[in-house]
Amino acid sequence: MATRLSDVAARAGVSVKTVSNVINDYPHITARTRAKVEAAIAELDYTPNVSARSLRKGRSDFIALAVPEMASPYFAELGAAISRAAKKRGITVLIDQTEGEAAAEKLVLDGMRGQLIDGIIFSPITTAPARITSADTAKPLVLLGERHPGGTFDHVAVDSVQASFDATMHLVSIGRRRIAAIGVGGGAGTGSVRRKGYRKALKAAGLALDPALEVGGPGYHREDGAASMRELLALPEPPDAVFCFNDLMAIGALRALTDAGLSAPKDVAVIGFDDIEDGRYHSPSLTTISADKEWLAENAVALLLDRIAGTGEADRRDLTVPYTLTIRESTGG
Amino acid sequence: MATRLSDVAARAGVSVKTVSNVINDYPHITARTRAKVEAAIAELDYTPNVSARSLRKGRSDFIALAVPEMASPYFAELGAAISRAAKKRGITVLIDQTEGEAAAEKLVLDGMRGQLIDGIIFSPITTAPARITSADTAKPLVLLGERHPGGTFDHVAVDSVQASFDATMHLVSIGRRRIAAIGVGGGAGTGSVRRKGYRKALKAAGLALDPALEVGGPGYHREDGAASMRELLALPEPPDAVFCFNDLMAIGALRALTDAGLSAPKDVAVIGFDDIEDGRYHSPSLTTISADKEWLAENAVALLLDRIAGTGEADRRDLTVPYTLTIRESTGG
DNA sequence: CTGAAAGCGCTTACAG
DNA sequence: CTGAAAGCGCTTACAG
Repeated sequence: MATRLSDVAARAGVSVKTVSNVINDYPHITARTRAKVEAAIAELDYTPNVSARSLRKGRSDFIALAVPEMASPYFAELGAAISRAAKKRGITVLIDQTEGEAAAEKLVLDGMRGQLIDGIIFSPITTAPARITSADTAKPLVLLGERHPGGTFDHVAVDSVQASFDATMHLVSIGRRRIAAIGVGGGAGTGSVRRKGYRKALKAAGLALDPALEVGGPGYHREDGAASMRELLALPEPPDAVFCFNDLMAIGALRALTDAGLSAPKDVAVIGFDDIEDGRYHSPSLTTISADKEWLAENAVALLLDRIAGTGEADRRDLTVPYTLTIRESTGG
Repeated sequence: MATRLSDVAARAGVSVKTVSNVINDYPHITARTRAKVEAAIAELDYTPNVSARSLRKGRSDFIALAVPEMASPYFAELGAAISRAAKKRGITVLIDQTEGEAAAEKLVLDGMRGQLIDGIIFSPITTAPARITSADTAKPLVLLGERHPGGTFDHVAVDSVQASFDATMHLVSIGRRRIAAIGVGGGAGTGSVRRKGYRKALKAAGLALDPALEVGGPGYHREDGAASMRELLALPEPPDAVFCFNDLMAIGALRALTDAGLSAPKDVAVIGFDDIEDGRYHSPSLTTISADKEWLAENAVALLLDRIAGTGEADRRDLTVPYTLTIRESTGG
């Protein structure tokens, strides 16, 4: 515990500079010296003090991931993927739950954690991405989620309009004509972007828009999906298909359907968005838009580290996450 | 960013000591001085450098939570609760995914993270809790999960034997006579402890033990539960009820049942353990053992902080998490 | 290649 | 109450 660099140096019979060189993998060290130092490190069970290193270097090799809630399956899976991607590069991820609170998101932007972290991967809910400018933060930042024109930050996101178009067209392709959307009032622009793709598809299919079929939001949880589905079923003319803007709401919608004595896809076909693990196990299993979370994690981390190292391109970068439409039982796959 | 304590002091016209006193809420500061300092802090948008503070004080107000995988719903929900509990006390939680790897768990015990963290809440999978001794770690540590006699650390856990007894007796109480257990080979002792409660209940109910009905492990995921259920259904004499040692396996088991054209609770009643959010939304909804995660989180954090502050009791403490049996559709509730 | 020394930004005895 | 100074454990010019 109290082992210091100088202890290692004394033990190995070299200067602290040499030990530091070995630890940081600098050149110009003979194999013999290196071996001697490494032996001393092992004998003393030495680990560098990251506070001291970070204070001196101005770099900690910590990055933060700020998400609305880590218990939400999508964010939990994403967090796990980002942690793994960072670990491969020697970086530790600190997960910050904003709980969608504006104050907590503001803290993130202010470069929270007292300058400990080197940069932030941020999935905003309350703060509109378009309103985030570089003036708000002192640290490199990569935004996740819907892309907004005019933003000033690097961005990694699915093409939500296109994906929503595809999801809706899938419902059209299986013969549905009265297609609802759940989650249109969702936070941080998700609802409006996905609705755009939904409406585009209806138009392309020659179907009329019906405001009564656009429901839900701002909540994006299971109970919100269930409530929205109940609302739709109470309509004089209920839908024969529903596009839920995330899987969590779709799972709630499936449950509401069951509770009403109906089933998917027979009475109402249901499609979600995110491809969370649990969707595969529900009965019926959930058709969904499956964005590549590993790809997203790898690229978000790489982009942020480029910025931190100062090796990123000068321009803002926008990366588009690949996705596929995964057809399962809830739409009759 | 480059604002330092001394800048604030200069701005406020006081010494750095006084600014430090204000920030750390020390006594003997006039309201006037405090106001002056706080104004300077606000004007300069100053945030203390945690690396410097941590280096000097030997305390960072960071704790680590080491879990097998943060994407697993139980650990995600637990992590969220622990983060919240810690935040209330001004503590930041760093989540570490060990992925059940012995090497990663070893790192945790070695007091990973270069002395940044003040203590660890550890949910081991690979390392047998009984084998963890204080000699292995330099930091205060609180263990989660099954309690083992002879351990040397503070512990917070459900009484798994009793809870498993209750779960099994519930199946008996609804008239089931051929009751299987899934997950008996589970890691870190969970499987054997829960099997103990299961067997005790069968005995109390006057039912014979059948080794063919004790399956599963070491995997505790949805697919493992599904595979175990298929195995049980292939038996010459399949069970009429199954106690799954966690909800994730129970969800897989439900799915396997559906795939076989059977249903719960009619053909096979199913009960889980953990009460993860998703279990409420499956069809049928899942009967389960519901441990109080908020209670667990609050107490684990409080216990750890007591140790860190040196105010904990001298003896090792064992806290038992309250739980309830939550009856839902999968056992005919 | 190595050594001696400064300094990152705090906190904390120590004097006043 | 305040000020001047040391020191936490590193890294990094600077001389050799």
